[in-house]
Amino acid sequence: MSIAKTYSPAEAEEKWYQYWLDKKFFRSVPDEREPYTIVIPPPNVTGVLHMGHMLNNTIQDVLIRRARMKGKNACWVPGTDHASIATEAKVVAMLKEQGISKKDLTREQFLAYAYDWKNKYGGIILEQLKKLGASCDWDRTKFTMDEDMSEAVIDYFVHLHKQGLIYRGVRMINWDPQGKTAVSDEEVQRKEVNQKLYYIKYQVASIENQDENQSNDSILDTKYLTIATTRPETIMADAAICINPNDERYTHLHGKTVFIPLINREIPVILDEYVTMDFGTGCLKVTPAHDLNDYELGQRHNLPVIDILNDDGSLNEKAQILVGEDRFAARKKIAVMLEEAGALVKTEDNVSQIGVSERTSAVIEPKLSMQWFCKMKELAQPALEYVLNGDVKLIPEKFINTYRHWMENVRDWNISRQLWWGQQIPAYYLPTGEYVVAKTKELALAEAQKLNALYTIDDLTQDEDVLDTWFSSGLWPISVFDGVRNPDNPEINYYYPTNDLVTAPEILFFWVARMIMAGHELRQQKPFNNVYLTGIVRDKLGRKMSKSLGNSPDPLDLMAKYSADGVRVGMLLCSPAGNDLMFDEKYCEQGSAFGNKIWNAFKLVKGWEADNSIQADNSVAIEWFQSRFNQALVEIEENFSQYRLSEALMASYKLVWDDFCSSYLEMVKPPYQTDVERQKIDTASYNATVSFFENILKVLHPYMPFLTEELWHDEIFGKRDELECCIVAQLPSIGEINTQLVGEMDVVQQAIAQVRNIRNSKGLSPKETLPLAVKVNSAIDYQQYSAIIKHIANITELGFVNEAIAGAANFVAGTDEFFVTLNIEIDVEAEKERLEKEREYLTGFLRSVDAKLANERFVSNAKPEVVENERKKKADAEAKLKIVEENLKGLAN
RNA sequence: GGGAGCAUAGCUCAGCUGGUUCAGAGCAUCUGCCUUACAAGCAGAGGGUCACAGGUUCGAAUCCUGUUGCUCCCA
Repeated sequence: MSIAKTYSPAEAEEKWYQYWLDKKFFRSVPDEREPYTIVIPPPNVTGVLHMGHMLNNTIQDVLIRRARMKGKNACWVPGTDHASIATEAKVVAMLKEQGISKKDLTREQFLAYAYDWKNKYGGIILEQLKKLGASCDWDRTKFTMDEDMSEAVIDYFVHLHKQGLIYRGVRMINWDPQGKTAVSDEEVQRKEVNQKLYYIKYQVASIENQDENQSNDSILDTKYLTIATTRPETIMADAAICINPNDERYTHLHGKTVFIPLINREIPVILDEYVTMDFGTGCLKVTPAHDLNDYELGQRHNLPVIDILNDDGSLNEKAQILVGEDRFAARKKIAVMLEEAGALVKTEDNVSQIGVSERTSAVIEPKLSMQWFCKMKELAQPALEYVLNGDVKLIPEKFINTYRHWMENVRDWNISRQLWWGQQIPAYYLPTGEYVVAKTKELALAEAQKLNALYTIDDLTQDEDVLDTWFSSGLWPISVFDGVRNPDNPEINYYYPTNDLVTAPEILFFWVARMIMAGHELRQQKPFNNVYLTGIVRDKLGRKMSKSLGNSPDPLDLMAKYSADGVRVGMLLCSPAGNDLMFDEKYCEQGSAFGNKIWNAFKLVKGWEADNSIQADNSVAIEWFQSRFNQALVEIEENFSQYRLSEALMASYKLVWDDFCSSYLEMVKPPYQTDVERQKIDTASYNATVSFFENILKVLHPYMPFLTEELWHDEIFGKRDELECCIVAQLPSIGEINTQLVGEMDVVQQAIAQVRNIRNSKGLSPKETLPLAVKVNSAIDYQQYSAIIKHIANITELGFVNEAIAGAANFVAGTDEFFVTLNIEIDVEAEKERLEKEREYLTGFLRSVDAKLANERFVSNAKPEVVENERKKKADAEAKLKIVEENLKGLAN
C-alpha cells in the first residue's frame, strides 16, 4: 500500500467519523471503569454553529478524547435547549409569512406548528458538530422539551413549590414588548444610549395670579414647576411629582397639586429624600407603573398605579391621548404636542442607560405584573459555598469573585414566560381564584378537593404561562441521566457529578449557578467538579464576532478550507485559558500546515524498509528522542492538569515538528540510495521510529482526531483489528528521562546550528562538506555524537584538538570550542569585531556576577543553591572569556 | 458610581513561591536555499527600558503604592 502525495482531509473525515459511529466508540454505558463525564452546554435548538461553539466544543472534544485514551469511561452527552423566546419568535414569524396569526391559534395548534418547525430545522447544529469531530454519545442526545426532560422540569417546580421556594406575586418585572413576555433580570442587558432629556412644565394648581411678565423658562417660576424626563410619553401615567423636602427652591410647592400637561389630570406634589436635588430640575415625575424606583416611591406614598401601555408597547386608552401609538412614536409626537401647548421648556442631550432584551433586542419596559418567582437567597447560599470552598472549581479562578458578588446580591428569579413554547406551569386555578400546584391535572384536582370536595376537573384552569428555559437547562446535568424523576437510577449514580463543564463566562449566572443550585437542591451534590470558562472569540481587531458585524467566518467554510483538524488546532493555538481570543484564520492555516507536516513525515518513514544487513548505530538518537518524548509527556500532562490546552498543544507541536521531524528523523534518516524502491534502514532504527510515530499519533489524537486515525491504520504499524483504533488507544505512559543525554544533545545541536550558520554567512552550500574539530573543555564525550554531527551538519570528519586551530572559523557551544577549517580567507577584522563584542558581553556579565558574590548580604541571605548557581555562572563565564581572549590573541598575530 | 482583570517582540501569548537557561514561545519579518518526506517546506538571523513613576529588597517583568490606558461584570 502506498501513500498519497497529499492528505485528503474531507475524505478521511467522512470515513472515520462514520467508522467511529459504526463501531460505537462514542457510546458510553456504565461499567466498572472510572467515568469521565461532560454534558454539553445545550445550544439553542434554532442555532447554527458559530465560532464560539467551535472553540467550546473543540475543547470538550479534546478533553473527552484524552479521557477515553486514558482508560476512563468517557461520556459526552449532547443535546439542545428549546430556547422558548427565540424559537417561539421564529415560529410566529414563519406563521405570519403563511398568513397565520398566533392569536387565531389554540395553544395545541401552535405547538403542533412549533414541533413541525423544530423537527424540520431544529438541531442542525448537532449535525455541524459532527463535522468538527465531536465524539458525543449521540444515543444520549437530549432536548430540554423531550417528554422525560419536561417531566423532570415539572417535578422540580412542584418540589420547589412544596419547599416554599416558588411563589406567585405582583412585582415590577422586565417586559419584552416584542417577545411579549417577561424576562429575568439576567436577560436584560444594560446599554448606554444618547437620548433627549425633555424639560416639561406642569402648572401648579393652587397658585394663581402670577406676574405674567415672569420668565417662562425659569424653573423657579412659582406658577409652574418643571420636570426633566427622558420619557415624556409616560406623563399620562404620572401619579405625583416628587421633590426633596430639603430642596429650598421648592418649599412653596409643599402640599400643592399640579396639572399634567395635555390631559390636565391633577396630581399631588409629594416629598421624599429619594429625589436627587442636582439631577434635572430636582422635580421628579413619579410614574409607578413604568419605573421600578417610582413604583417603590409610589408604594411609600400610596400612589395609584396607572398603566398606560399595552403588552406590545403601544399606548392604551388610559393614556387618553395617542392611544394605539407605539411608545417611541408616541414620544416623538408628544414632544411636538407639548411644544405646541407651550409646556416644553427645552430639550437637552442626555446619556442614559436603558435595558434591552437579550433575546429580541427590544427596549425593556418595566411592568407591574403577576408572575411566578423563585426565591433565590435560599438556593444561592449553598450554591455559593460549593465554589467558595473549592468543591466546584472555576477556571480561571478570577471568576470566583464575580460569582460570589452575583450570588450575594441575587434577587428573586422571575420564571414565568408569557409564551407557549416551553413547559406549562403546573399551577391550576380554581373558580375562587385560589390555586393548587401539582404534577398533573388529576393530582391537582385531588389537591383541590381537599379544599372543597365538590370541585370537578372542569373547575381547574391551568396557568397559561411557561417556564423560563433556564429553569429547565438548570437541571441539565441531572435530567440527562433521568436523575430528577428517578434519583437513584444506575446512570445518575454512575455519571453524576460530572467532571468538567466547558462554557462561556457570560452564562455563569444564567446557567452555571442554577445548575449548582439544582444539584444541591435535588441531590445535595455538585453537578460538576470543574467549570472551564472559555473566552469570547473576537476578530483580530478585538471585536466580538457577531452576525450583525459580519466579522465571523463560517465554521463550515473554515473546515472545508483547512480541514477539521486544522481548525481545531487553529482554535486552540489562540485560546489562552479564560482569556478572550483574537481569532485569525492564520491560526487555522498553521493548523493545517501542521497536519501537512505530519503527513509528510509519515511519507518519509513509509518509504523506508527495515533491513538486517544494514549497519547503523542510531542508539544515541533513539534514546535521546525517547527522553525528549517523555519530557514532553510530563509537560503536556502538567498543562492539562491546569487546563492550559493551548500550551499542551504547543508542547506537542514542538515535540513533533522540532524534535521528531527536524532533529530525530534527520539523525536516523538513511543516506539516499538509488536503485531501490524503498530506502533501506537498519531494523533497530526502523522499529524505534515506527513505534515513536505510533506514540506521536496517540499524543496528537485529541487535537487532530482525523489525521491521526487515518495514519494509525497504515500497514507500517502492522495489522489492526477492526476495533483497534487510535481513538481508543491508550496514551503512552511516561518513561525514563536521560537528562544528561538531553542536556548534551542540546550542546551538540548548538554546535550543529553554528556550523550551519558559518555556511550561511560565508555563502557556502549546505552540500559542501566541511571538516570540524573540537577542543573539549567539558565532560561531553563527543565520540558518541560524532555520527550525528557528521550526518546533520554535513561534516567530513570530527577531529579532536588540544589547541586552537589558527585561521579557522570558530565558535563555542556550551564550554567547548569548535573549529571549521575553511578554504577561503576569513575576514579577520569582522572576526575580531565579533569576538570583541563577545568579550565585552562576557566581561559585563562576569562583573555583575562578581558583584553579587562579593556582596556579603547576598551570600548570607540567598538560598545556598542560588549562590551555588552564581558560582557556576561565574566559572562558565570565565571559561568562555578565556577562550574568546585566546582567539583574539590568535587573530592579533 | 462599585468590583474584577489586563498592560512583556510587529501580532497572539508564556513567564508558578522574587535569584541558573530571566527576558521566552508560536506566528509574522529579513537572509540564503526548489538539499530525493515536506516551498503548506528547509537552514539561519534580527527584534523588547517587561505601560509610567515611586517604594520594599543584597537582588524586581515578578511584591507594595500611585498614575495612565484598555477590557469585563454589577448598579
